Amino acid sequence: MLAQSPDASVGSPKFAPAPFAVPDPFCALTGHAGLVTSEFSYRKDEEIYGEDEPAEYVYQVIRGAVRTYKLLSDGRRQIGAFLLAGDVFGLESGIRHRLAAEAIIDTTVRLVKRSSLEHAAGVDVHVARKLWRMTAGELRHAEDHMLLLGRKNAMERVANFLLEMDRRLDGAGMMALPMCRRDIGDYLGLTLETVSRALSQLHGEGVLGFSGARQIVLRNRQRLRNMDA
Amino acid sequence: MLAQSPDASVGSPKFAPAPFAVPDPFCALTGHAGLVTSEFSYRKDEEIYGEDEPAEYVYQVIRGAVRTYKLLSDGRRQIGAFLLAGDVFGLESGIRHRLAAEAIIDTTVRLVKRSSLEHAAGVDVHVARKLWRMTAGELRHAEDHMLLLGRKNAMERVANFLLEMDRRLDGAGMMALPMCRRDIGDYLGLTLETVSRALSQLHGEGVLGFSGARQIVLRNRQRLRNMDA
DNA sequence: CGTCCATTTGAGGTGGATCAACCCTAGTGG
DNA sequence: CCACTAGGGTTGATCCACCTCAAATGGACG
Repeated sequence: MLAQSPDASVGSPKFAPAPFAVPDPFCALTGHAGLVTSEFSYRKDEEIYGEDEPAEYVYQVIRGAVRTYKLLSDGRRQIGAFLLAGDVFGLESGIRHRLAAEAIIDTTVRLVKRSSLEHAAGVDVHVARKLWRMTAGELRHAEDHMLLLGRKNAMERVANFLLEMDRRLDGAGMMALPMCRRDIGDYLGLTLETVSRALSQLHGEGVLGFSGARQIVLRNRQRLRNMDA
Repeated sequence: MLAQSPDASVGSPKFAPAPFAVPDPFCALTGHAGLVTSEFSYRKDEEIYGEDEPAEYVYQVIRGAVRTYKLLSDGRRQIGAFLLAGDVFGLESGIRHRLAAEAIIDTTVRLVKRSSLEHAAGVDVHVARKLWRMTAGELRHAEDHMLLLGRKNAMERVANFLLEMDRRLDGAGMMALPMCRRDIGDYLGLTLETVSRALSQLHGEGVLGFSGARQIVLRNRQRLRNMDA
């Protein structure tokens, strides 16, 4: 399903190494095991891999943003996660990807062969442990998200989303959301209209400020935390 | 939080070894590593461990059934999974349990210390791999369940639930559900009344038969599969 | 036989979905 | 530089699937 094979850039990366120091996820693995990694880029809305497609690579976002999702036959979509710079995705213990992945905006990823990671895990128990911990981290997020999807109302979901994004992509006041309202809705189990109304209400209450629909500054995090239930 | 310490039964199990051959989950671990396991029993509705409690043990259901769940401060509850005979639960890569666990009915579990599993994983890469695979299996279930909670309607959720239970606890025609309607609702993100109405409708359509509210026989699995979307 | 829950069923309310304009902004091309 | 356009976002009006509240029924167990 890949339009171009990631192999194309192995050994001759199309992009220079990321200029910033990536925290660890890959480094903890590749550093230890001396694995070969490469880089690859995807344009906005380009598919990275499809649901149930063989899991040949594991990915780390260098620049950009990615959504993973499942589809029902009639087009209903549930986004499982948003992946931002530094995040690892596509890691499977089984043979196939359980969710599809697409670039939300133009995105560059680092990638490593699943088979080489598997091999490293068989040799180095620290690698094996790291793989387990990463999957457990995804599970934790999924468990929290089940509570949100099954039992929280629209405002609680949106407040939770804002706090999650604030924690993950912010740093200095303003956050620049890479995803559209429909993506947010499909992540939160809501419609894009309901997301928009919730954001408008929060704006009206002074809890957040806009500079363009996707440039948001949180003015009262404690209020949001109280709303998150 | 345990009313009685599981240690009490180490070396002198209160219950004879299960008379049937348990497939593998524990055996794949304990057999390999020669770990010490013990048994313990819980009565209906008894807490096995609480949310955020230190994860001292890993459990396998011998007889009975268990629910894991998260609570919101106002009492709303999301059940993450039902565990039936043979199922492993309470396995964490981190230090604490992310969901609470309770016996749905009188239940006997086998248990092993988390620390000894950790140790075994550090020595035997096969154990490490097995732990990873088990967590990945839980993640897969959670991902499927997010789609259900975020995007499926009531009838689709109930149909999905029936097929899941049919697959997991049946064998010969009739299935005996251990959980009440409220539990099913809290698993599916619905109210108990909505669950009841969906089951009644399926009964009226001849898709399933009752012999008592919790004794259900599926008469048309294909129809259910079509309903599951 | 009576009590206690679990379950079913009914009636009515509501939060979020749906349908439909309208607006805003970024990008495009004249 | 500006008019035009397209896609994303907002807002309004209405609908309906599911929730809530209430009552009746049924089954298990003393």
